[in-house]
Amino acid sequence: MAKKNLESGIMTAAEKLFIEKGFEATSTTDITKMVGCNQALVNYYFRTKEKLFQQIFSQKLDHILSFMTLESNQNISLFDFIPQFINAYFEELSNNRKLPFIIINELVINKERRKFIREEIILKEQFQNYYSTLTRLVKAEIEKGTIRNIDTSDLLLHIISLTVFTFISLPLYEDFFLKDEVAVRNYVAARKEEIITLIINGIRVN
Amino acid sequence: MAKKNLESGIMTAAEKLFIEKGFEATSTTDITKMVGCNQALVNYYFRTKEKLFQQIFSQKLDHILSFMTLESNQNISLFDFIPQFINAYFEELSNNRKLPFIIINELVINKERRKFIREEIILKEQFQNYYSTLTRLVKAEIEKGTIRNIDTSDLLLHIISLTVFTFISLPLYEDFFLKDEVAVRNYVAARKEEIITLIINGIRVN
DNA sequence: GCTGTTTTTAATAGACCTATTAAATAATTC
DNA sequence: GAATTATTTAATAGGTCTATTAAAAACAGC
Repeated sequence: MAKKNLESGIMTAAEKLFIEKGFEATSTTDITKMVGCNQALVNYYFRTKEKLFQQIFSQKLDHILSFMTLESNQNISLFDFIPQFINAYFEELSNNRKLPFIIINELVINKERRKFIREEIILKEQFQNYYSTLTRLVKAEIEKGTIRNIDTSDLLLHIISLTVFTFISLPLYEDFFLKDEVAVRNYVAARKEEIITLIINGIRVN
Repeated sequence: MAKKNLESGIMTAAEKLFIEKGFEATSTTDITKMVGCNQALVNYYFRTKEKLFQQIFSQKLDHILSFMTLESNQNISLFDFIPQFINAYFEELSNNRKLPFIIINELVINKERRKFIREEIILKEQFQNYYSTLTRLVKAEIEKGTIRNIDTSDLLLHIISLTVFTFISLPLYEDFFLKDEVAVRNYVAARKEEIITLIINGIRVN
């Protein structure tokens, strides 16, 4: 039962290639070439290339969800919650810089696969709890008069937009003026702080 | 010389399909089937599928650039400039809802094609002028003490992130609770106003 | 209406891709 | 250690894709 060896080897290679080049541009031959085994093993272990893809992205989405949960059930102020969440989100994407591309490309564009985001994230209890927590915090601050009237969905979308787009645009920035890994990290860190500032200032009533 | 007929017909169909399904997933057979002509005509007029793609996206980028120029050489306050730009940008993307996808997918991800964004936008005089104008307006307000210290590049990236991501996430919102075209338009309009508010508040010093 | 050029077509080469099959090898069980 | 099961391979069917070629059709000028 050396099974797990090649099965997980194929998953690892496939994950790398799918994220790097997308679903269409990655062939099962590419994947098995990277593993160093026969192409037929993809079908042996995963039945089809599509099922392999879905298995990998169920996992990925699960991981994203789990990191959201971490932040949700704490009893803190909105003004601590937002930076904490953005920090965690940046941390996550820093370690998976190309994840936004694949999620947008394969999971948002593709109508069939969009249900994955629905089922694996939005409808999950963890996310619903997270969203409720955020709503509660927002409402509290609005009532206190510390922030302007704003929907939870708008606030969340602001955070996601600004965070995700940092990594979407990163390849362009790298081409232009981020010459090494240190420069990239500094840029991302600075961007994170700027985003936190924008959002806090952008909702706060002075 | 019925030439322009099929040549532009192919371009129109190709543009529609490339934006709808991406480069890889669109075959020259698909394109010519839509036009109703022979597949070989793609190669007759454009030599290769890649060249056809590049020709279409040179045009698209040119169009994006031209709409930026429109906004740049006016002598207005930053607080008018930002809403004006965001309005124009939203208008543009409302009429090309899937444009962000294709730009991210084919032009940002693909290292070879990234030079197109560089050459057709960023290095162009029009963009540089636009950027200078924005920088001048930002500096003026910082010196007046009306906005906090912020880089032009950060401000521009905020605007682009929030605007583009509205349309990136739109398919998901449509699946969930935007049941018809009217709902979509209302949502996008509300989102635009919220983004303008966030950015203005987010940079303003009170 | 004939001649030369341009446009369009049909046919196909050559490459690659996924999934299937049958056979070979490795591992496990009794 | 023979039988059974699980894993891996080689070979290939059947599909699709891009680009090329040669021939047919449409069009131009004279």
